[in-house]
Amino acid sequence: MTADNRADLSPSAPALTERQEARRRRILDASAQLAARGGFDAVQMREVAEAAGVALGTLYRYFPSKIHLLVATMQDQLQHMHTTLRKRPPAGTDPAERVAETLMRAFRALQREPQLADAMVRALTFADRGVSPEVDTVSRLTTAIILDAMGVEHPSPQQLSAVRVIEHTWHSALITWLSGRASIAQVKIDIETVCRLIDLTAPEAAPRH
Amino acid sequence: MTADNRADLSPSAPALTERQEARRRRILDASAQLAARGGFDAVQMREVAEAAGVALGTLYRYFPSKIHLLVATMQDQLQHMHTTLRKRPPAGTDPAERVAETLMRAFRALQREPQLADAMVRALTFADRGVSPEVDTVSRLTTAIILDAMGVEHPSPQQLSAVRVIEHTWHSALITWLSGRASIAQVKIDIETVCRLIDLTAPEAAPRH
DNA sequence: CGCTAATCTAGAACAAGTTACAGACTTGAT
DNA sequence: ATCAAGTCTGTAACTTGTTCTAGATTAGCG
Repeated sequence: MTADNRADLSPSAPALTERQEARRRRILDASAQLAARGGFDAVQMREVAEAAGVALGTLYRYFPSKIHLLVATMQDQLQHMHTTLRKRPPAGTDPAERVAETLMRAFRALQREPQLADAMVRALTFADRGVSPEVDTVSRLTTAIILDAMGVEHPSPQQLSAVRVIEHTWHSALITWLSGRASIAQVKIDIETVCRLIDLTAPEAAPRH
Repeated sequence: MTADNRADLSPSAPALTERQEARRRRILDASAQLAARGGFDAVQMREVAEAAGVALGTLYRYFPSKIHLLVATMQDQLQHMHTTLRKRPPAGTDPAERVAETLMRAFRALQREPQLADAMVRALTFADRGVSPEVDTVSRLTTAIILDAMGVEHPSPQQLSAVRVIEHTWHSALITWLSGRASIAQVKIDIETVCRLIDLTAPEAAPRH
């Protein structure tokens, strides 16, 4: 729909060689695999290094901290998801419906690997200033997914605020579910509730009904 | 308004002696002080223990992890805030307005000690299942504050969902501000945006205007 | 090819959260 | 007052994220 956003995720990266690209991939895969097994705590830097067949120092050269590594893992997974979602766009007629459907679909995908989700989301919210650029990339990806579902090309400031609020709710609801403090049903309700904001901020839309 | 919620925060606690109460207080104060200075990283268990005049093992007996300690610190601070807010309730006529005002007031309070806020919020979102009861207590306190601002005694399920979404937004917006990825103005806008959900879920209210 | 700079490896070392333990001190009941 | 049980202290050890270093390997270039 809009431009392809695969190539320019890290325009500052100084062009890796093939072997380096392969190392990076092995590291990300090892990270995801360990995370899927035992969550945040199971992603131990020494183990990631060993599983990826790479020295500890090298791991740290590629990802300067465990948080960086997990946020990058999340980037990677989100990319998959975005691609998948684009293949089968949501069916609803209402933007709010479509966004809710998209998010619940993403949610069900995460449910399949709850430990991986746990590791990624915990890393994301724990990240401090030093990881801001990477976290921002994840945020932009999420925004892109939501705007895609809304079917909006040039969102108004109000719409952007609504999207941010939806993202906030998405992350936070995910956390409460992952830590066992909310049921899936509750997450669904909350997502649907927040998505009502979209109707409220549609620039041209008539009031509901 | 409703019942006093000072006494029954931890009904499971086996009644501490006076000296133990004092120890607990010294620990919480030390924690808040160190956090205010240098944020999450500056709250080092050995330092907290020393500042509180308590052995490391004792600190761990009172708070079984750094996360527990910081979540308890947040409980403590929230309690203060709730008391303070009750003294001067928000002035707006609209529930949504009042909630937004209340949250922005809380936000400005946190701004005064951004490092402390950082430590507490990071701990809160990083907490895993093992800390659920404590995190839940914080959540109930926050809910109470918001319901107070709304002026609602017996909220409907829709209202409770809206309150949850507001809480989600509150936490997550706080995090993005603390990690420098959003401005105060943006936080304000997002809070105001999400508060519009309140009008949407008022059970008796006429549609807006 | 042969050189130089960058990268990678293996492993030690350090930092802070957490656990373990032996001995001193408190508390509560008799 | 005394005893038993529980608590607190001081300290060492263990774990895992992170840093550091010396030597091997690789990549790019003349």
